Amino acid sequence: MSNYTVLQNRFTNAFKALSNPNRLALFSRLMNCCAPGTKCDATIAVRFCVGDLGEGLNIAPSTLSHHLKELNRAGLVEMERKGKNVECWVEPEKLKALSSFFQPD
Amino acid sequence: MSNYTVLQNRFTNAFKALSNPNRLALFSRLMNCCAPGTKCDATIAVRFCVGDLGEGLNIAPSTLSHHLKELNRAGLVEMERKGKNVECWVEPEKLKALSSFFQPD
DNA sequence: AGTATAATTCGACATGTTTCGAACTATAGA
DNA sequence: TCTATAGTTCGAAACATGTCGAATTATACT
Repeated sequence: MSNYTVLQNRFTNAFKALSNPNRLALFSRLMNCCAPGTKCDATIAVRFCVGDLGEGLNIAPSTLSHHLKELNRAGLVEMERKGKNVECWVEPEKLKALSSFFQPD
Repeated sequence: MSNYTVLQNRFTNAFKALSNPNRLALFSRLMNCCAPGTKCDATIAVRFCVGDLGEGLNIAPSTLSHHLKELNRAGLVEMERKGKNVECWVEPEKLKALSSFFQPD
């Protein structure tokens, strides 16, 4: 992996983080969620706490925690403790960067 | 993985295919390559044969073949035999689909 | 037919990933 | 200070991936 540029490694790690169905589901929720029937505002990051994010995914809390940590390490998801909870969100800038990877110069 | 929709699985598989640095390099070449100093025409798919695509990557031919097969199975790269060679290319439509995954509705 | 070039398949081995439960830490509130 | 809730860390088991070399197939050319 050291034959590659920093940028190439960043994208490899980002896609690796999204290569697991549970992690992709978690990321999609953070990316797309807005109140039902409303338009998403792409300039604002929606926040979820860890527990709510894993709702309906049928994975153990330890697994959920592990996956979120992976998404965080890959730079895709931000995390911050707020009292008993840990809030997670996706920075809109990240989405732009990922989207533009697939748009050739 | 059968808890997920067809679309979710398609994206998971696409990102899995791009989660290895060698495969990402191969895909990037197909995606971005155009004659040096020229503007890429995003509506036209550039074609490479397998051997040329692996140039400089320092992997065995069998490994190269394996990775291209993975990219093909994930639906990211098209392949077609042309005489002794096998040509590879990326359909511009695929890039649009991947790019728009990261653009929330 | 025989040979050279391009690519694939196969089997093996080392390494990484996914998932869990049990034990642990952090915080808030009674 | 005790208890409940929210998350994390750790170790283990099952499974998947990346890589190679050797053998094989496909095609073109002599």
